[in-house]
Amino acid sequence: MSEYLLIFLGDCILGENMTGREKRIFDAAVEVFSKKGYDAATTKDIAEAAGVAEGTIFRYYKTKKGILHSILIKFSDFLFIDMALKPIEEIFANSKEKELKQVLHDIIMDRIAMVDKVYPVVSVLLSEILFKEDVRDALLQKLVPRITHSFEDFYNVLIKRGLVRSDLPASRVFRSVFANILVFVAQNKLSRVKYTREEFESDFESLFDIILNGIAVKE
Amino acid sequence: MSEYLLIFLGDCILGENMTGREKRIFDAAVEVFSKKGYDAATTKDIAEAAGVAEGTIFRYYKTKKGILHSILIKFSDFLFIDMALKPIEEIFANSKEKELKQVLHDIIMDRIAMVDKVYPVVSVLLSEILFKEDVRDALLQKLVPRITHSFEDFYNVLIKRGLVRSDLPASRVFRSVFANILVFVAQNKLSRVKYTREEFESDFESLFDIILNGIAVKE
Amino acid sequence: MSEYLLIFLGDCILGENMTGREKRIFDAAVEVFSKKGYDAATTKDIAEAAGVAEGTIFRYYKTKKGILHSILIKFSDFLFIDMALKPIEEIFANSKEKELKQVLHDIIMDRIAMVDKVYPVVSVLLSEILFKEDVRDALLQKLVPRITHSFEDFYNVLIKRGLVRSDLPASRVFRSVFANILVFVAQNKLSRVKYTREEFESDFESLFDIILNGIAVKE
Amino acid sequence: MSEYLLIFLGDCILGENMTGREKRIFDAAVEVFSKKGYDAATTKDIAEAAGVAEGTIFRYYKTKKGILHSILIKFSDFLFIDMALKPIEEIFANSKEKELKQVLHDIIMDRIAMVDKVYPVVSVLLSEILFKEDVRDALLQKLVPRITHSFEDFYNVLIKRGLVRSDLPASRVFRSVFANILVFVAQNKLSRVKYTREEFESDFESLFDIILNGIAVKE
DNA sequence: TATGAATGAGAATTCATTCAT
DNA sequence: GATGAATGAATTCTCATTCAT
Repeated sequence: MSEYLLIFLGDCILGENMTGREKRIFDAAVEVFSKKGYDAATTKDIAEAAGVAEGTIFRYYKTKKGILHSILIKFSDFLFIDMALKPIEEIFANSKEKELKQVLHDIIMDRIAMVDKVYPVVSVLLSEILFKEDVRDALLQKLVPRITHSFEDFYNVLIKRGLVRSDLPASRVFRSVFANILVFVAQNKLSRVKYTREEFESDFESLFDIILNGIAVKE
Repeated sequence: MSEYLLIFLGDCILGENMTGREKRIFDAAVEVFSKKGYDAATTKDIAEAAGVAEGTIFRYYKTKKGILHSILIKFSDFLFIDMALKPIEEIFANSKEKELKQVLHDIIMDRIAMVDKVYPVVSVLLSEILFKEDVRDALLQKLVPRITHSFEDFYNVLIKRGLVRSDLPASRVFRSVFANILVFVAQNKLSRVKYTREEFESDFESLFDIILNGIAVKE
Repeated sequence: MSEYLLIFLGDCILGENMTGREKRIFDAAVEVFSKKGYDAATTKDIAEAAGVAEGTIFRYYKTKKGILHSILIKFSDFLFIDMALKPIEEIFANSKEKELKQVLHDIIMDRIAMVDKVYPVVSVLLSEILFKEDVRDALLQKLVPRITHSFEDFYNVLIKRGLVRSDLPASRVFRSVFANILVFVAQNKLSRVKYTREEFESDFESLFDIILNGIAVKE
Repeated sequence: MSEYLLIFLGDCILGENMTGREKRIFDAAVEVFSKKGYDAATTKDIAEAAGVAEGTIFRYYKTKKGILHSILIKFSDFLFIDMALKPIEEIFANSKEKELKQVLHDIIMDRIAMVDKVYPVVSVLLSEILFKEDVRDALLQKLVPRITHSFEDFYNVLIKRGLVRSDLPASRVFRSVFANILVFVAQNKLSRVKYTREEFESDFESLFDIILNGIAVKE
């Protein structure tokens, strides 16, 4: 995990209400969980990454599972506020005269960058969603509707501005856009092949194009 | 995991070359891994699910990791042959006079049904890809190019038939289609809300529509 | 273990009262125990070496320990009769006109050859003696006095013939001769360096010399 | 293993660089290995003998085999320094005017006492040498040449002082002396018959006599 | 009788959690 | 508060032994 991410997570997610040690443990846990997965990560790993004694962890978190819960809760709040609300506000603020394509480009570039940074937690979240029913319920039933709902607000604005189709349910559009971004990011993360700037932009172009225009021949 | 899936896996994936007990262990491993994830699953869990003694597992698989490898190998073969090759052959065989929309509908319905059944293994595969570099390399570098390549052949046929745009790289189209199906299936699997037949069909319609036509307003 | 040894053990130790399968298991156990030691040897190893099924072993021997006991019992009889009694009889028969040095040479050469062949069982026996009190008691208290006693008879003959000192207790001479042979053989067995014929003979010469004349300067 | 031995091992072999618990585990391992042999000894046995939890063992030693290696390494150093080097130094320091016999007597008495105490490790070492090629190679190829070489230095001094024969290769003399001591000690350890002080001294006398003068009649 | 699949008790090892310092 | 040694329950894996075929 990059230095930058640690700082970023530290500032944006944990922010105000953590002491130095607690923050270091939290950040270390995010790092180790994202590298090894929750089960394979040991509290010793976390302690070493945090530069504290193993026992110290349990002063701040009752159990190992507690660390995970703390991460997931903090992150789901962050995901909602920073990933869904703020961009919409930005759209309202900045997109008055811009083309839809440009707006989407700016936003998605920004989101991609953010999602990329946030990948460590996303990976943990994903694997927990895959196997742990309680986490799945807690997150999916809470998070998805809220984000979807926010997206709907945003999408309705786009409709009103005549930039996107009004005959599609926003929730389904959200799913498709989300899917495209998810797999795009995953490919970037997981593949060993690294893009040049040009390839990256070209790939983005195709992504936007497909999302906006679909793959069918236009009459 | 549904009864049906077990039978399905038994018939389609493992089929001929497994004795009763080996099959039971394999199926139980698929079930337990898919419920708990590889790390959280214990060989005791698997033995209990298979109705055999714990030691019996190790007559058939050298190590716990060996069970996973066996599943992944068997599954990746199956994924390639049954999920990628066969549908393309069917397309060539059956789609001569059909509309593209109908063809996609048939295929995706079929694929969705299959992916749905195959979810237990996909979940394990996914979580392994998230955290284990060796599995990631083994599968991504082997599987993705082969499936992508097969899709390209198929996509080129569609281009020749004038049904899809020829100005998009097939690999990027594949990613987008794959992403849409993936998240669509994931939603069906992970969400507790169950669709009626009509809602399901309507959702499909939107999916096709978005894939084919995009979300932008058509001039 | 050499082919020869197997035949040798087969003919001399097991001989009459074993069926083909029992003999094969016994011989295989000797081989495997001598290679790995009793504890590290598995019944599967033995079964494979014997070319029988694992279960078959337990038709002939109640337990794994039973195989060891059988080997030790059979071997201790053999050791007593073939290693201690027969050579002494030969000495009486053949050494009438020979020099002591020649007699010792012949005997020790022969004994060395035999001990060498018999090493597989000796190694097992040794390690059992080291750690298992019951085996230790059974063997040492039974075997050592009998062999020592036989040696005493032999040694007294040598004394009467005026070839060896009469002022040394035979039991202590036996211990010293036995010690020299034991370590000599062990070195041959365990060291990776292999002698040429000349080196071997020269080494023997020194051994005889030391046993007979000691290391002190003679006045 | 006697209390005395534990203390002795603690002070002389392990001595300075072990914490209380590590020492207890090490000593317990020596005790248990020497009683049962490496393979038959369980980590549970060792933990119980040491009065610690089983898991604690693995804080100090990575694996069970690691305990053995640690013992063997510490012991082989000890064997080299305390059993080979120090006696030679003592000879140089104290034997100026003494008879060879007296010198040997003093030293061997002292060495015997030490070897006797050290028997627990020797037994483990012996059984490992019997069956484990890696241990055999590590020890025989490393230890034997070093000790032999030291003995040669010592023996050459004896030759210069005109006390022993100069026509015998030191390595063969060493083997013979070593053999006599080894079996002498083994007999003391393994036999249930215990000597009185007089019998012990008398036995020593014979041992010295045989080593020095051999068993042949002197002309 | 011979087999070898199945067993399950027990082995080494790991690791979250506790607690004396 | 912070530490890290100690714990012991839990885990993976082994293997002597049994038993249906």
